[in-house]
Amino acid sequence: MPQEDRRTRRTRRLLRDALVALVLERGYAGITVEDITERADLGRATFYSHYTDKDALLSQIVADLQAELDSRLEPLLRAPSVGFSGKPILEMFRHAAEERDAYRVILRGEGDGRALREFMEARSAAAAMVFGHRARAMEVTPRIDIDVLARAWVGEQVAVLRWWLEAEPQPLSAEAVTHMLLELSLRGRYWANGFDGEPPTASGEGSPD
Amino acid sequence: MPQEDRRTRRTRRLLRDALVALVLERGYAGITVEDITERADLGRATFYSHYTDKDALLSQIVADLQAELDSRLEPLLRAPSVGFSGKPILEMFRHAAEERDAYRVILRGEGDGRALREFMEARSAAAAMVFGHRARAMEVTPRIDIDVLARAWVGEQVAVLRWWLEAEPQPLSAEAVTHMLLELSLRGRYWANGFDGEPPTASGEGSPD
DNA sequence: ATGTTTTTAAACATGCTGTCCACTATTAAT
DNA sequence: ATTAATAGTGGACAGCATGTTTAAAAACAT
Repeated sequence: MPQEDRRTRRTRRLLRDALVALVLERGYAGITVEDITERADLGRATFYSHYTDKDALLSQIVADLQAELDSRLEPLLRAPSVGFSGKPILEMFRHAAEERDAYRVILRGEGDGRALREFMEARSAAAAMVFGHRARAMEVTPRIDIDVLARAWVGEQVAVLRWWLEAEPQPLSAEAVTHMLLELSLRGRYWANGFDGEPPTASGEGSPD
Repeated sequence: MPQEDRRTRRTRRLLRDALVALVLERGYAGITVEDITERADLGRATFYSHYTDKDALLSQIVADLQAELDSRLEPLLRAPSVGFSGKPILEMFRHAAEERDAYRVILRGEGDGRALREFMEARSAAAAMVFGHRARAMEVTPRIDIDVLARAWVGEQVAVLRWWLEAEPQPLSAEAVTHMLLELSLRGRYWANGFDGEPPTASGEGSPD
């Protein structure tokens, strides 16, 4: 005894897939409700018996995806050395690869960036919490403002993830790219042994140029 | 002998300001051409004698801003130690502070993220060029893929810039926040003296969790 | 003062929206 | 297999935004 009618499940899935496919083809602003129902092979009236408008459908898609990602991440975020293992980022990249098209819609900023903003805000909040918790646990004042740190870390992930999802063909494995990301975030692009160029002149700032 | 009629200059500026203000209030999708002309106190027909539609106006705004930023950045990008001084990032943050509202519109992803994508793509291309040039000049193979590096660096900047521009009141000075950003990018959040938490267990990856 | 360019209101056809209706098809449960 | 409930459908509707065109008025440069 399924709680949901088989028809509604089918309809919602069809609408979801149609929206995602069409947005990738023509952009969110370029498609109408009728375009969606036509692609899904459904009557236009059916759309409105499930969602109030295009935005509501997109919101639902994003909410479902976030919930799925959160449930996948939840166990990983309880581990003691979060932020050093790279497991959560890897898990996010894997999830994104599985739901590639939906992620592309979100990361492109379709829907006037609302979905992307919400996505990044959720990730940033989680990151800030982890960073803050660790700082308190070790009784240490972080060198860098925690809000800046969290935004930067998430911005990095999201920008690289978008590039990675849009690249054709995938140039790097999820493992390789997340490893680079973690490596970069932990140690920076300048490394003591000079792998990535010369060091800044002094101990901090104020180089000649 | 001004090259442009005084009226067209005035009209374009009014339309530009009206669009930016309204987008911040109601979102790009939530405003009509008539809303814009009403706010600008102009006839609706006037709009169409300057731009084909809302998108064209937004594109123009973004193009103007990019051109202004590029001309400001150009001299800084010729300096030998670019990427270590932090001057270009600081200049970008200053420019953004001056044109705060327009930047907010872009960075929020209004217009289905097109403006933001173009902005980031332009910055990433510039960054990749600098990184690539330096790697070749020093005859060194960068530890991290240059495309990943460029996207990560730009993603970091943009995410923090957005947070900084939206924060009320401004919690950090442009100098302070860009210094953190550069610091973070060069040396990472983990630092040999353990400022930001424990080091990863081994020399690289593969921690217990 | 004059010829040029810009701004304007009004009217128009077109297309999308969101709602409603009566009707049909599918479903889950008996 | 029958049935009662629920979901899907096509059609019609008013409302609204779009983008174009017109002829007249206003602002402009010289």
